[in-house]
Amino acid sequence: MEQGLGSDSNAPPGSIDKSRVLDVRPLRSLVPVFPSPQGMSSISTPQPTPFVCVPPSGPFPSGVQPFYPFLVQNDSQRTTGGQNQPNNFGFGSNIPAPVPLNSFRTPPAHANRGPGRPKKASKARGSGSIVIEDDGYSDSQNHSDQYGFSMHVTDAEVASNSVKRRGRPRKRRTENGEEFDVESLVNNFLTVFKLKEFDDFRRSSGDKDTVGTILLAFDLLRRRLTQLEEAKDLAPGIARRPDLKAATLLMTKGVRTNSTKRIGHVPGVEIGDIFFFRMELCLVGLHAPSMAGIDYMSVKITMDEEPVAVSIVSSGGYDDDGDDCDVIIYSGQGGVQRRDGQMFDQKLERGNLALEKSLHRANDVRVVRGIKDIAGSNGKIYVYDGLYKIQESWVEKNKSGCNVFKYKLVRVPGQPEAFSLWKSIQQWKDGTATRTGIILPDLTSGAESLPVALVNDVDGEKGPAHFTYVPSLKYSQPFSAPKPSTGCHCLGGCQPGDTHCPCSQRNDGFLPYSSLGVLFTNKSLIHECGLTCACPPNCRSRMSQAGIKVRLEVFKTKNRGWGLRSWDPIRAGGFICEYAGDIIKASTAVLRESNSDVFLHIAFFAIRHIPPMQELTYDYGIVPPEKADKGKKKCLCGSVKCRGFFY
DNA sequence: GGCTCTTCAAGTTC
DNA sequence: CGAACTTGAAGAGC
Repeated sequence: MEQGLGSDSNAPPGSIDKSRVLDVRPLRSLVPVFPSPQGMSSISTPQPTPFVCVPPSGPFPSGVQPFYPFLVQNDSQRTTGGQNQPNNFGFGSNIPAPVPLNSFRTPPAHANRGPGRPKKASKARGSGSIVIEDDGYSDSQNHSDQYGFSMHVTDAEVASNSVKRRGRPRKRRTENGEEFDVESLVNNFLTVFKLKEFDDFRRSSGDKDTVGTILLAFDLLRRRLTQLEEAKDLAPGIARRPDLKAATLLMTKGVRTNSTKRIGHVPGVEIGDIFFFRMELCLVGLHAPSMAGIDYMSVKITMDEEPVAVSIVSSGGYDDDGDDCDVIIYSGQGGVQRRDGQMFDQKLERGNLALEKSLHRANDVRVVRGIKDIAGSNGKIYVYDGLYKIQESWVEKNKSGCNVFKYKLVRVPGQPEAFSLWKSIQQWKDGTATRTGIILPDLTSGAESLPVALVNDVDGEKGPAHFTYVPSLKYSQPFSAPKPSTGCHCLGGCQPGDTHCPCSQRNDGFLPYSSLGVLFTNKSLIHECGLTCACPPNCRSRMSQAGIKVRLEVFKTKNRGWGLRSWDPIRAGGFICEYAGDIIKASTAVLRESNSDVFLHIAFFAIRHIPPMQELTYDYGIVPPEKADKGKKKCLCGSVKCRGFFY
């Protein structure tokens, strides 16, 4: 947010004049996607709209200027990780040596060959080999066993990751006998996101921009498929699992990144980043298997190869994790019959063997925590919690009396908070811990359904002055509408696939939001139900009218005044808040006198997943030429896509 | 050894 | 609740 918002550091806490608490000035020079008066009538429908929201970026209809309400500021520097510890196998001096699990080893197919890949023991697959320098993982100084050699990592991915699926493009027949062209849909996405000529280098190794673009493309495609699936008449059976479908379509086109496996961090993914689907982990290379919880790769050790674990997904949730956020007790994989659920002993092979090898090699293992959270589609969110080392392993008997492998993973010190932050926030919310630095528990004074705290844990400032909280938009001038608006008659709420609903028709025949309230598309203009509609207040098409859904806090930043962030995770397309305050004539020239019920609102939706406590930022948009040299201010948002200035 | 093809294992999502 | 679904490793074959 903007720097230089006034301060009122003299007022003691508790005696604050709330009318002077914040000097959050309206977005004076905001250049949002306000339709121009003549453009308004030509955008999508000749009919005026009962309620209009402005969501994230285009494609923009003619007469509409682009405006990215939110870009996530991401200024936390990734720790380089791999604090290469001297080789005591990763154990502290007080920690007992691990129980050897070798007795559980599955007998190799060929007795002379190493484990893992019996027939290809000394072969480096793929088009090239990467040799990892002696980076401290090697324990050859201390041990002369089979683990004591430098590691040659085979690049097993490069050659195989651009395989194209054969066959005709998939089309789904609609009830009208027309075929829905999924291929064209995907190609459109690739064009829009400039992913058509996705090169091998970015596929093999990513960066923040690539990761962000792929996740954005995935989620929009997934949401679009969900929307199509809901309106089955248009594309029946197009995707029962839109997450899998969207990811498969992208991967078939070779659109993925970090497909070369690596130990340690993945370029472009930062500690604390959140994901809502397993396939997202796959697409960005954080954790390749679509189902399995352990990802591993083959490393070459002189003439032999052996598997080492590179990442795990711990899907436990809060309750299973104990009090220590930095320790995970992880169960091995296998031991369950797929068909009937019958249990048997786990075997020391595949992921289990890789974890055991990683214990001895003391290599970093990425950890993704599955966290129970209502914001996730199935109540689960994945958080990248950084690097861990495996410290111990042992065998337990489960209830059926079968052997289960257990691995103790301990977080590498010095990394930014991730999972532990979630736990803290949970405690703030349930009252078992207090948020430090709170100046006002709720600066809205109850105007919102959820409190918005005012927090300063940076310095002594007690809050910006000259601020009155307004929950909705004020108009200096009414909004122009060429014709009277027509509401819907959906008494039970607007339903997907209802071709008669006028509100759906205004959104190209679809409801604008999913059943979870996630915006389906990044269109520049959304039509919501309004005053003249018969649908109830909880209608899906009234998303932005229901108030904020996440716990927000206004907080003091270190270098740019006061900012806004959320205690809750926000998924891409999720509604954050409505722009509230005065719309000033000079800044917009868009709103005009009207006698209809059309209201234009500005609503902020997340462009990408936003982890808790990450500052919310937005893009002020493109500078009007006449303003290019006037009122220019340096932007401090810190985003990789920052324009540098706003006006 | 190198390549392709098939089989199998793993768990999430709605 | 259980059907539907995926990728990538492992194995077989040439």
